[in-house]
Amino acid sequence: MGRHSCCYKQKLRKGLWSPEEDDKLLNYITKHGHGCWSSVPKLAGLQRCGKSCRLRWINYLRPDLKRGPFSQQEENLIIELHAVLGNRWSQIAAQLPGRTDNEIKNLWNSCIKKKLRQRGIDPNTHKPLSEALDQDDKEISKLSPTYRSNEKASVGSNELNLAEAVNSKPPAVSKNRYPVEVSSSSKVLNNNSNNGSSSSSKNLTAVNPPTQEFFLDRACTTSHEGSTSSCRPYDLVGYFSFHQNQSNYGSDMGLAVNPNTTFSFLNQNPRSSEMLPVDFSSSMTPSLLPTMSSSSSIFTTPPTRVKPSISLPSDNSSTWDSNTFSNNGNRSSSSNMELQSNNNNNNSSNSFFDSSAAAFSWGLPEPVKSDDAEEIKWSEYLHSPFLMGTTTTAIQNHHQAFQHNNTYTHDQVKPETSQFLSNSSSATTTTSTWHHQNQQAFQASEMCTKDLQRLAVAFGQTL
DNA sequence: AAATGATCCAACCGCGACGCT
DNA sequence: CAGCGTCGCGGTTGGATCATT
Repeated sequence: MGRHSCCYKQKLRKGLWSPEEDDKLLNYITKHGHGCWSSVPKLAGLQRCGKSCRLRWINYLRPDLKRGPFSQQEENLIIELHAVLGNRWSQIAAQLPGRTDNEIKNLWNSCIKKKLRQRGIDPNTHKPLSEALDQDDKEISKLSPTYRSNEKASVGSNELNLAEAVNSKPPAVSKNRYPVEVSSSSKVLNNNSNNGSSSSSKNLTAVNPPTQEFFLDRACTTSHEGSTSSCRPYDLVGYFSFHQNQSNYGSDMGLAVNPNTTFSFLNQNPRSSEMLPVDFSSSMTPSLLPTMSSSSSIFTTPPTRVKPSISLPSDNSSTWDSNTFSNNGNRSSSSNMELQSNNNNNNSSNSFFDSSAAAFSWGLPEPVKSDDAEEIKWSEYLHSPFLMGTTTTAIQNHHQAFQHNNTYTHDQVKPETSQFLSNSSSATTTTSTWHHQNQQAFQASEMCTKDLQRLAVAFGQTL
């Protein structure tokens, strides 16, 4: 772990945070909010750079963070979301209240990736490894002979070949922590996973996207295999049905489709310009409906290394648990949020319509591609009368699913949080503030979720 | 019990986007 | 419009911890 350049200049501390530092930061932000991060360390009396303070707060000190192992459904959700969003961890995290992007990223890299590979699924493309390998071979065959050989070599050397590793010597993790059944398909040589992993998530096309052909192919395959699903190419419902029955993950992954569940893929960044629906262009699959109802799964063993348990005063603890986000069954559906077109990122906003219309034949109203069109707010689509009228059950199901499955108990609240809750004199005030903020944030997410659902309904899709 | 290897995860780094002047 | 500061994101790293030999 290096030191920030600014830390070098100012001889600031680096590395792990001491409890005293945590206290200082926590107390300061509790009382004053973070404001400008660069000024926080000075005002809080910390020998850290603002960036470090921000990270510490976001990833560890925030009272709304949920600790403890990821639930099965959370893992499934991450997988589904990753299939859609790629390595956009912050957006994935936005769908998992109380989880940080860093946490999810670590989980993905250390755990889920392996599980998928052991299931014969390329974690980058979410395709079967054999399929990905074929495609990879085709790509390589286009290269010059020299590069081709290098490329081949890198495929074998750079990436852990989990399949072989499993066969030759079961990794400790698989054996003792995550007992998974290794299918024969996992013997396939690992694909060059650089396809996706090396790509910057900032590049929307970087994630190896399931292409239009991919879905068509799968839809047809489903039909060939006699699936009873009504699987029309480019049909979301059909794809989901297929996905449930035939997809890479399969039912044994515990990935079932809950048709009542939708998710918004909004960057929750408070900057309004980033409040965008993630585009449905090439980097996205229509697999927008992650399961929330897993009945069986290969992921049977929770992660290890649970944080030290601390008992909390019973009354306070629930303030920060998942109920903070979920137990508002009567939440108003009115939304002041607008899904704004982003002038700075026209591709994102417009391609939602363009590519979705192209890829899924939703029969969307043709977006007007003029400067004026960019002024059209999403709300004008979303709040138009013909878009209204969908139920809120999807959202409620979503939150209920979280609520029912977030079985984190008080002793799984991270120590800092519990300390915060029990010791801080301003805890009450801050608690209510946080509660309010979190509710707002989650409501915003929920509202957008609803908006997306309305979109789908308006475009003739039953999700 | 010690050594070694594997794994996890908190924290850092670099970069791009954004807002302000 | 350029320059600067700030923020946020994703990739990477290194130390702590765990498992195995």
